[in-house]
Amino acid sequence: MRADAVRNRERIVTNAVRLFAERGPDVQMCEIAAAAGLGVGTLYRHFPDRQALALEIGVSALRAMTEFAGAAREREDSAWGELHAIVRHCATLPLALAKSLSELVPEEAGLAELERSVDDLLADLVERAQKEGTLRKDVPPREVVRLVSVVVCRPGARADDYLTVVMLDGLRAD
Amino acid sequence: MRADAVRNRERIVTNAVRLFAERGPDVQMCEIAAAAGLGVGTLYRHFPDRQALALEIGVSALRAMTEFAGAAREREDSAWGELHAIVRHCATLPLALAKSLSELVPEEAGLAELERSVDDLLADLVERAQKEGTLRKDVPPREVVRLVSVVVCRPGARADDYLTVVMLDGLRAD
Amino acid sequence: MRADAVRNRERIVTNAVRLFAERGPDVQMCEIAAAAGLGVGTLYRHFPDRQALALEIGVSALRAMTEFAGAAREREDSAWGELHAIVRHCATLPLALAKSLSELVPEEAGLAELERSVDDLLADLVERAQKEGTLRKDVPPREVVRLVSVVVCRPGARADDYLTVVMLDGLRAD
Amino acid sequence: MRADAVRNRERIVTNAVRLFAERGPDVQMCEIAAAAGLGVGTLYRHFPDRQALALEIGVSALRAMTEFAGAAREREDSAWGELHAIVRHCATLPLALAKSLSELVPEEAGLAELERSVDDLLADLVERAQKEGTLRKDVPPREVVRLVSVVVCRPGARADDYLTVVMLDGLRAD
DNA sequence: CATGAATGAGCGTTCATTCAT
DNA sequence: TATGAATGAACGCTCATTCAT
Repeated sequence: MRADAVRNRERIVTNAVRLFAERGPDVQMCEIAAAAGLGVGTLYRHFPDRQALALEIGVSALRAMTEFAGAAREREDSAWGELHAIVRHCATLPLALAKSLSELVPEEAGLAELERSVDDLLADLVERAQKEGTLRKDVPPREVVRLVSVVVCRPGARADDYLTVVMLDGLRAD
Repeated sequence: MRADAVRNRERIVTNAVRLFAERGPDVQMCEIAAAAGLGVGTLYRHFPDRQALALEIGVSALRAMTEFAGAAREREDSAWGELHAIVRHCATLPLALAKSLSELVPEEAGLAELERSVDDLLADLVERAQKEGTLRKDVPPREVVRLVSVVVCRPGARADDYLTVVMLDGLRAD
Repeated sequence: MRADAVRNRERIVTNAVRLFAERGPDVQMCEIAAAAGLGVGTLYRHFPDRQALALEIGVSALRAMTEFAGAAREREDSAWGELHAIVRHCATLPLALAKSLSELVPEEAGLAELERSVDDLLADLVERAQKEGTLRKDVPPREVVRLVSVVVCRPGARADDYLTVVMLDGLRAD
Repeated sequence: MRADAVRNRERIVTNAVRLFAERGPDVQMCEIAAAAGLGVGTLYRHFPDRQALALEIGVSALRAMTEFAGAAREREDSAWGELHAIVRHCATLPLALAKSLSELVPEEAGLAELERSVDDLLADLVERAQKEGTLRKDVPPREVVRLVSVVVCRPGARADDYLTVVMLDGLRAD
């Protein structure tokens, strides 16, 4: 693949991510292309259709999540710490985006499956936090994951805002 | 107004509410009409355009909120109790919807203003709860309102689900 | 036919004539009905569809023309005088109207035929005027009729305006 | 601009002119597109909406008129000659069209203003003809302009037909 | 019989996608 | 290969016509 083709593809993805995040899933293809400083045709050369673009973005965001979670596990020395790190990181972007895009890709594409695997991973983390006694035990892990998702995926979420803090306080054991 | 016209108007509103809630703000007009068992023309006779429909629904949802809040103040004997009642009620519907529709109506329509007045009302309630010592004081009232909105407006929210409970626990003083 | 039904029919025709004349052939049915102080349903009871209404108006306007021409022949003592009278009368309304409506009715309805018979009548009149020496002879009668139609059918035509006068001067022999 | 895009734009304009002239201002957009051998989308790429198309056509027709009038002034050696030339030219097309389109564009677009400026130009020409003694003086210039417009704008007008001749004879001094 | 609410085909317009340049 | 012009299916909305009240 030629160097400039690679650069173009990256520009498309970067700008698509930004626009999808800023303005929701209805952004027009030609606007994404324009934001990347390219013609629509070039966009379509890289992604056969709108779904493919959404899929690519969703998948890479979720993969990034998985990787980040793995790294956090190495770095942090408590499940609660991992959770904090992840929440802080998510608020920077990717999970919210992936959710907002999932309405654009069909079931078969497997994005939902990937989402589920990220949820599994988080549920597992929550369970560990419950076991280590830092997270309240009266809420099923899945539900904690949903709560975290909701709070973290709201548009404009930031790691240190009151909402996140209150949520974490609500989750802490005791 | 003829009896059946009234019934039809109600059917339109009911179905529009349901569809907007279930599938977001992009539902097609003719689908709403079909869901109500009517032709598009009928829908347009009752609501001159898509905005008008969204506005009607948004406004009536917010008005219902205001009324409910007033009634709750009579009925409950603590601000915390009022908040519980409202959260429980919201989860049944209206606030979430109004927010999701606000992107469909132009600024001048005044929906945003109405939203703000509901937020004021809630912020006031939160402040009272803080004064009576039932709600933690380290979060500004406005932020509490945002949190409540986010949790309550997520699609599929229910009064008694874990998310709501955790959020309320996170808000309780101490 | 009941007395009020007759009155309604008349009101419809009167108002339709006025609206077609004032605003061209695109007026909406329900506007005509409203102008007549009636519901659309009533309009459709009297005229099965838009064409039927147009036809009725066109036909009666042309018949009125024919009658007027006949009366003028009795009354006036020169073909030139008849022509003057007719031009003056036309400018009050009917011919223009009939022409503007003819695009609304299908060929088979026979409006065109009626129009042709009125044109014949006028052509005959012109020929007589040429024979009596009051109207220039170098223009074929049919062409004179077309000229008169154009001038008289322009919206806002009046019997005594400059256009009519110039035309008549242009037609006078010598 | 690409060569074929230019060609397409021209094809659209040409066909729109023809269709508006032949069938009045109600022609459908997709018919214009089809007549040009193009899809609707292409039409809309060149002209954002129906008004824009009408405006373009109207404006360019009127500009052509102005230019032609200027050229005629150079070429002809009497105001009467200029009038003849213009009438002959108009009958080929543009003025009629512009008038019929003016109902499609909103007041602000300025088409009416342009029309007025063309009328001014003609009125001036008429006045000069009156001064040089070739055109009857008992009709105000504005009225002459109206007459010329009516006669020349009738659908199917031709420079050498009897109507035009009679009109000019009616206008000649004495 | 009068009414005006309901209907739905049809037009103007948008935008994802294709393809000539 | 990159471009952006061309395409046409699909959506919002209108209005002639029908039919329940």
